[in-house]
Amino acid sequence: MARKTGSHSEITGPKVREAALSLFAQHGFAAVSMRQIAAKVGVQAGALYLYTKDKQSLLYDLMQAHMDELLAAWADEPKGDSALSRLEAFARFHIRFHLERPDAVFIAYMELRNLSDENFAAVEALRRRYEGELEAILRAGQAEGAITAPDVRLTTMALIAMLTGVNTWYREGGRLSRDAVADIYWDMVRGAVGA
Amino acid sequence: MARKTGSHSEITGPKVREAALSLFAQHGFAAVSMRQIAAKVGVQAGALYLYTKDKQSLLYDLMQAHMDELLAAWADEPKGDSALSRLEAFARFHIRFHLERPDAVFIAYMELRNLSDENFAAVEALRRRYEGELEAILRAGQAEGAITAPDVRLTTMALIAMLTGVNTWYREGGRLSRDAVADIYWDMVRGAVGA
DNA sequence: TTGATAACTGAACGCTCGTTCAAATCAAAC
DNA sequence: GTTTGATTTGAACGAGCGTTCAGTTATCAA
Repeated sequence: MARKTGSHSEITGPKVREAALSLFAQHGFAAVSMRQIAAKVGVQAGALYLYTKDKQSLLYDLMQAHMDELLAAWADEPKGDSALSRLEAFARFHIRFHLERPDAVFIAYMELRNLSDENFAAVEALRRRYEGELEAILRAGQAEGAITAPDVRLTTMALIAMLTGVNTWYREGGRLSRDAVADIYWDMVRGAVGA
Repeated sequence: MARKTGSHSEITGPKVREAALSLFAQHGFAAVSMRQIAAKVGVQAGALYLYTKDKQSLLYDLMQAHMDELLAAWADEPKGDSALSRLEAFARFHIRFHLERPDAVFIAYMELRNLSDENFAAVEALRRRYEGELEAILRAGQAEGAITAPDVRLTTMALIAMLTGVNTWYREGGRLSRDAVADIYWDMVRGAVGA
């Protein structure tokens, strides 16, 4: 008689994704083999195909899951009423969220090239939705006269680049706490938009 | 009788590097094969080894050459006397230099993981030298009371991330000219450091 | 204990990789 | 036309790739 749904597979499946995330972030999608992922999980390569259609799907699923989680978490984030308080909420949220999952962030930005055209389009659309959130805040701020942004689109991309850059240098246990880091970034964002 | 030094090789050599740069930027180091690079040049893979020791050296040489050029160009850039005018010179220089060579910039930031430890250390040192240039400007600005940067190191990395992000969205022939782009970025940089 | 199914193994398949190198071709000088 | 060195070809080598699947093992309920 069949076992109940999910038994061993509910352990191995997440392990496959964790191993893939870690190895893709460390070495890059194309440089990591399915055999290496399997070895990290403790199975043979053939077993991976019980949990992912193929290597490309594995990457795509990781990237899509990250973007979905980012958008959902932002949607749930308490925001203020004014554009400026929403901008502050965005900056602090972005820093916190990105520092909490460095591997997923890294993959989300570095591995776009390794996605097939169809998968790339899907992930790109999610990225644009997230960028759109900040862009809407900036437009509202402009309308409220609270900020200055000669080109809102450019400002959006520049701020996201600056905020996302936190992952390239931040080390846990370094000189600055996460809150101090968020404070400084917020000050810079506020200054950058003339608020 | 032997041909004089440098004849056909002075054509093929640069072509190998150009093809490698373009393909590495487009697809990533690990995803591009020596056969593909050779095909783009119009030779067979075996011919590449007349111009590069191996695949790893090809990447390293491209990245090192880019960093050397960046540092040399910055050293030659006219700067002002005050920290603020040097900061403006840096911001405008960074935008211009990075927009002029998108493939090299892309590789310089994206392919660090694919460098061997020794090569990584060498390129990382060059990156730190460039970051050090901005950091020195910010420290001088702080000392002159011209800017505010609670943590100069963080501010350095944040500004470089913001400026380098220009390559992720800028399209030649888009809505904004390069000068307009540089203007906006400079305004944001100035605002970010409270000047 | 038995039988059924889930989960995994291990090897095969066709393919491609980076690199090497003997042979071939090209081109300049005489 | 010949000689010589530069440059390239083309195939081989050993290794590894992603993926498949028949067979095996583990697990569970009856």
